[in-house]
Amino acid sequence: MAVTIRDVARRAHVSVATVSRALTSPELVRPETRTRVLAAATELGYQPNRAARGLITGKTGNIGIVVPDLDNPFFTGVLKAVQARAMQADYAVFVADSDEDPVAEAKLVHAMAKQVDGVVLCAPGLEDSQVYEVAGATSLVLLNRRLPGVPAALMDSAGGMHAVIDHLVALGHHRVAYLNGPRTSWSNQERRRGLMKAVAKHGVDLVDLGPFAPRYEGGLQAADLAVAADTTAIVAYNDIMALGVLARLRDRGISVPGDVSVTGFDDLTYASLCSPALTTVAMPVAQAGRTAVNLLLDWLDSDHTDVPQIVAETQLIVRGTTTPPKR
Amino acid sequence: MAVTIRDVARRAHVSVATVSRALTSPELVRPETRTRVLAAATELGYQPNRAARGLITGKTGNIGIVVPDLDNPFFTGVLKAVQARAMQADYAVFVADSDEDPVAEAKLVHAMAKQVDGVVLCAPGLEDSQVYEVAGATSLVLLNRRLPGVPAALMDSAGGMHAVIDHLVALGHHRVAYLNGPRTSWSNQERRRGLMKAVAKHGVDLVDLGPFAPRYEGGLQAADLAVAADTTAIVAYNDIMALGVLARLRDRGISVPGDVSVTGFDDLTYASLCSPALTTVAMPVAQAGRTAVNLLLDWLDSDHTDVPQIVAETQLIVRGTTTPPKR
DNA sequence: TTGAAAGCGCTAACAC
DNA sequence: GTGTTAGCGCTTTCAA
Repeated sequence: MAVTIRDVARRAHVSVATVSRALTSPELVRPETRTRVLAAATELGYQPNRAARGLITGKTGNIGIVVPDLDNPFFTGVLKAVQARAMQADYAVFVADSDEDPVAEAKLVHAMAKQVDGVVLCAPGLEDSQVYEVAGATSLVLLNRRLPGVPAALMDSAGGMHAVIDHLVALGHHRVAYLNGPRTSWSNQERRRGLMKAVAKHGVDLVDLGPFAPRYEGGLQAADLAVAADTTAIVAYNDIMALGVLARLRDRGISVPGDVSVTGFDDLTYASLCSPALTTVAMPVAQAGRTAVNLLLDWLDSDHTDVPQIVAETQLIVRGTTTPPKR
Repeated sequence: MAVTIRDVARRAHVSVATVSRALTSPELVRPETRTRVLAAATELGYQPNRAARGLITGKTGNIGIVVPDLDNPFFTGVLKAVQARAMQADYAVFVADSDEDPVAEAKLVHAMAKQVDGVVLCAPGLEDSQVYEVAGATSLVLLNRRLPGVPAALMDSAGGMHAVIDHLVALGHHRVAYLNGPRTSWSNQERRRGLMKAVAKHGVDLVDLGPFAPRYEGGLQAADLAVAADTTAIVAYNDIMALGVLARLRDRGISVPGDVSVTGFDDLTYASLCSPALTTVAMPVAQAGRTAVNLLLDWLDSDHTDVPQIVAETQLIVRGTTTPPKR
C-alpha cells in the first residue's frame, strides 16, 4: 500500500491533522513544524490521496472535457490547450469522445459528473434543453456555443464567414455554394448566420446545400452537388469537408482554383499542405481551450451572478484555392 | 448534495450494506430484495460515488494515457481507440500530454498513479530505466515500445520500413536518404532497424541524415539536406516530416515524384490528401489502442507470470509520391 | 439473506 | 499551534 498521511505524521512526530494543515493551509502551523512535516513527506515520497480528499472537500481536482470526435484536429487542438492549462492549475483531465452522438454527449457528462469539478463541453449536436439538463449535474463551460446562463468560450465564426464572402466578392464571385454542416449544430448556425448577412449585403446568389457529415466523406459527397449547381465558388462548413471536396474535384479533373474556388474553415495544420493550399479561416482553438479552463476555474468559486462568455477573434487566411472566377 | 447509498437504502427499506451488495454482488441478495433496491436506485437516479468506492476497494475504475503530443494525429488515433475501449469496459480515462518532454512523461505517470488502476504509456523519449522506475508507481502498458517484463501493444514498424525499401528498390532506386526521427526514440530505432536490414539485403546506398524533430518543421529542414545529398528517394521517419519535405521541395521547384520520390510513415488521414498523395506505411493505431486497454485490464487481474506483448501488422500504402528514378 | 459496524485516507470542527 | 475526533460514501467482515 502507498504511504498515507499517518506515516508522515508518525515520522514528523505530529498528528495527522497537523500534516494535513501543513500541506493545505501552511499559515495555520508553526514554520518549524511545517518544515519538519514537509521534510517527512518528501522523504517518504508522500502524495495525498485525492479521492479521499475529494470525499470530504467535495472537490476532486479533476475536470472533464467531452468532444464529438478525437480524430478531428479541431477538437484535439482544444484538448491540448485544455490539458496544458489544467495541468498548470494542478488539475487532471478526463476525456470522453461522444462519436458525434448527442445522446452519448449527455450521458458522458453525467458519468463524469461525480468525478470532476466541472466539464468543458463541446457538444454541437446537443439540444439547448439537454445542455441545461446536464448543466444540473456539474459545472459547465460551453466551447464554441452560446447559451444564456452558461459560461462559454467562443470564437467569432460568424465574423470569419463574413470575411470569407467579402473575400470571394472582392475576387468577383457572384454565385456561391455553401456546404452545410449538421443543421442543428450551433457552429453551423453561426457560420451560416455570418454567411447570410454577407450574402444579403453583397447581393450574392447563394446555393445552400446539405447538410453533410462534417467529415472528409461529407466533402466527397458534397463536391458533386456543388459542381452540378454551377457555382464559381464553394464555401465548405469546415476544412475536413473542404479537403474532401478538393480530393473529389481532383478525381473528376476539375481544377482548383482554375475552374472553381474553394474555402474551408478551421485552419487545420494539414489544410495548408495541400496543393494548392487551402484558403480558410483560422479558429483560435488553443486560446479558446485555455479560456474555457480559466472560465471553469473562475466559475467554481464565483457567486454565479456574472455569466462570462468570451469571444476570441477568427482570422481569414487567404491561400491558393481562391482566385477570381473565369466567367 | 447528490443522492447517496443511504437514500437508496431508506427508500428500499433495507440497510446500506444490502444496497451495496445488490449493486456489486447480486448473487448475495434475495432476488426480490435486489429488484426493490434496483428500483429505488433508478427512481432516485443513484450513481455510486466512485471515489468512495475506490477508497475501500483500492480500484479507481480509471485508466490513464500519456502521450507526447496531442496535436499529432498518430497519438490522438490511439487515444480515440483507448477511450472507446475503456468506456466500453466502464472505465474512464485521464489524458496527459508531455509535450515531447521525457521528464514530464515520468512525472505525469507518477501524478496519475494515485487516481488510476493503470496507464497506457506512449513515451518514445523516456529511457528504459525511467520506464521501469515509473512502472513501480502503477500498472503500465507500453504502446509502440518493447521492454522486457512490461506488457506492450506494438506495431511492426521494422517490417513496414523493410517494405518501403523493397518497394523503392523494385522501382529502381539505389541511393536513398533516411530522415531520422529522435535518435533515442524506440520508434526510430525500430524503423531504422528494418531499414538497415533491407538496405543490407539489397545493397542500397544509404544516406543517413538527422536526427530531426518529428514535425513539419523538421521535414522543412531535412529536405534541403536530402537534396544536397543527391539521392533519388527520401524516406522520412514519419508522415508529418514527409509533409514538411513535400512542402519544401514544392517551394524549391523540385518535382515529386519526378525529381525525387518521397515516403512517409503512419498513414495519417491528411497525408492522402496532398497532391500527389503520399506513399506511406499504415500503422494500426486503433487496433493498438484497443489492444493496449485489453492488455491493461487483463494485467490488472493476472498473476503477472506471463508478460504479453502483442504485435499488430503494418501495411505499405503505395500512392503518388514514389515512381522509378529518372537516372 | 440481511444488518451493524469498522474503516479506507483525508479534512474540518472543536478542544486544549 | 496542535491534537482529538467525527465523518465524507462506500465495501466488507462479522453476527444474527
